[in-house]
Formats: sequence, C-alpha cells, structure tokens
Amino acid sequence: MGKSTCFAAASGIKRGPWTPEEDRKLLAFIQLHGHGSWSTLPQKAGLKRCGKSCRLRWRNYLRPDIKRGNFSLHEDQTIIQLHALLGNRWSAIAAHLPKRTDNEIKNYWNTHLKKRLAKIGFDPVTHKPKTAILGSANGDPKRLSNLSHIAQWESARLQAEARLSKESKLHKSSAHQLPQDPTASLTHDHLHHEFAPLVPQCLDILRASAWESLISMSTKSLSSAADAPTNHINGLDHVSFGYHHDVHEHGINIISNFEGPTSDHQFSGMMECDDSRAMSSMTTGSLGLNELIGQHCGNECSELFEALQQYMGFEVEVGDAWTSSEQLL
DNA sequence: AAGTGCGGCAACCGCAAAAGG
DNA sequence: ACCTTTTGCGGTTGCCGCACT
Repeated sequence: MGKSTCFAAASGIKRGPWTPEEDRKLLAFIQLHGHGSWSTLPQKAGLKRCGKSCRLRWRNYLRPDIKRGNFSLHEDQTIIQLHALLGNRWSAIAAHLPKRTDNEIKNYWNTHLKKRLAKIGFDPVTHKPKTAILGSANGDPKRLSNLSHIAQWESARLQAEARLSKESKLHKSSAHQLPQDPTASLTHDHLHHEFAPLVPQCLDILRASAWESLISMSTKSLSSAADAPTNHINGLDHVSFGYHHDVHEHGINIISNFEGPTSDHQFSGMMECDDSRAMSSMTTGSLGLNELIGQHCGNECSELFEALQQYMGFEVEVGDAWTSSEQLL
C-alpha cells in the first residue's frame, strides 16, 4: 500500500464508527459474494468506505466466527504464555485463541494483562521480575531460590524459541518436498500446518521445553546430592534419572524413569496435560515423584516444580506434598 | 448538575511483505 | 527483475461512557 490510498486522499469516503446500516450492507454483500478484492468491494456493496476499512470491520467485528465478551482465565494464561514466547506478535497469538481477533487480544493485553503483570512485579515486556526485585535478593536464600526458578524459566523460554525457529526452518524446507500422493500428505505435521489455529503447537514446545529443563534440573540435584560425600541421598550411591516426552495435539505425555540401587527406587511417571489445563496425573511404581524428589532433594526441587507449573498453568494432583497449583493470576 | 479524568475499545495510520502484471 | 497493487500487521489515536469530584 505504501502511502495509504484510502485514508489519506478520497473525498466522499466516510470514516469513523460504523453504523448498523453499513454493517448490514457489508455483511449482506460478503455473505452473498464473498469479499473478493477489498479495494473494489465498497463500490460493489454500495458503501462509502475504503476497502481497508471494510476489511478491518469484517475481520474485527462482523465475521461470524468471533467470540466477544470476557476472556476466560485459560485465555488469559495462554496470552501471557504466548506473549512471553512471541512478544507482540498479536496475529500469531490470535492463531492460538480460536474466535479471538488480534486486535481484541492486543487491546486486552494493553488494557488488562500488562497492568496485571506489572502489578505482581513482572515487566510486561520481558516477563522478567522488575529490577528492584532482582536487586534486592542480596543473598537471601529464599529470594535467590526464586531467582533460580526465574532463570530456569528464562532458559526454558529461550530453548523454546530456538526450537520453534528451528522447527519453522525445517518445516519450510520440508514443505518443498511434500509427497504428491494426496493420502500421504495427511501426516501429523501436515495437519498441524493445515489446522494451525486449532493446534497450539508452540505451547506444546514451550511446555516440553519447560519440562525438559525441570527434569534436567532435578537430575542435577539428584546427582549433586549423590556426589556429596557427606550427603548421600538416603544411602543412594548411584542414581539415574531419565525421561521421555511425547508431544501431541492435546498436550504432552512424560514418562520418567528413576533408577536407584534397589528396585524400591524405580518408578515411572506419566503426565498428561491438555489445553483445558486441568488434567494432570502421575503414577509411579513404588514411590510418588513428589515423595521421591522431596525425600532426596529437599524442598528446592518441589519449589522449582511448583513455580514452573504455576507459570505453565498446570494443575497438579500428585499426592500430599504437592497441592494443586493455583493459577498465576 | 456540570466538569474532569480515566479506561476500554474500535478504528486509523503507516510500514512491510506478498501477490500480480 | 522490476514496478504496482493488495493484504496483513502492529502501534497509535480518539471517541465514548463511567466514576469521581
């Protein structure tokens, strides 16, 4: 467009709020003929508006598949999480919130969520705690522990970004080699691409990455505890901790394996999380994960798990030591 | 009751990328 | 390859309604 062909020039072109009559005309025309070329639509539809204005009105207001009204808690969390990952890429964020427009999300962020984050001490741009908080840690173990959680989260976020970028490149290069066989094209990736707005792929990546960091940290804690000569973790001379995660359309399955010197310390866990956020469970062989971590690592790992889960919006039902995480906001 | 300030949101603006000739 | 047109996007503006004085 370069210089605006519609807002700048044009005498006789109406601007400002749309009247119900104009809405009716635009809606009727599009329902009958589709929008076609926006630049010629106003004339055909009998509107004294520019095409750009018509397009905007349709996209942000008249489209039948638009949900209006209050944002749910889950939508709030999704926006915050995606904003941490994507920044002000409103259209990309909107792609993960069915029936919400980028404009609506942008407005909602600027008028509500940004303020809420600021209120609880987070910089809404970086999603990091305000410098005042950082500066005041001063060796306080509790605060330093919180900072460690934050750093861990940031690491997870950066990993997710890198992975997202990598996946995107792979996706582009593989798009050139799509099979010609129409049935063969119905792969998971293809579906992901084809129905992107319905499948919050980057959330999966985000979550997977966070869990990856989480598991990795707990492994380190276990190992460091095991290495410390005066602090054998309840007599464990050897521990190993492995996991496998499987990202799918509805969330992520995590299967973890912890191996101690005896079979008593073996367990496997499975966790499923979906985007309706609530479902989460873990089963173990002989020990609950929370018991295991709590028993051998102290509270620090539990805090890490809890902090991450709060941030990710998961709800946990893993026994007594962990209570259901309240939502961030 | 009138004036003022503020928040929320629809609409505008201008730039960049994509598409078309 | 280049130019023009169209579309998409994100930042910003300005109107409207509500709360407060």
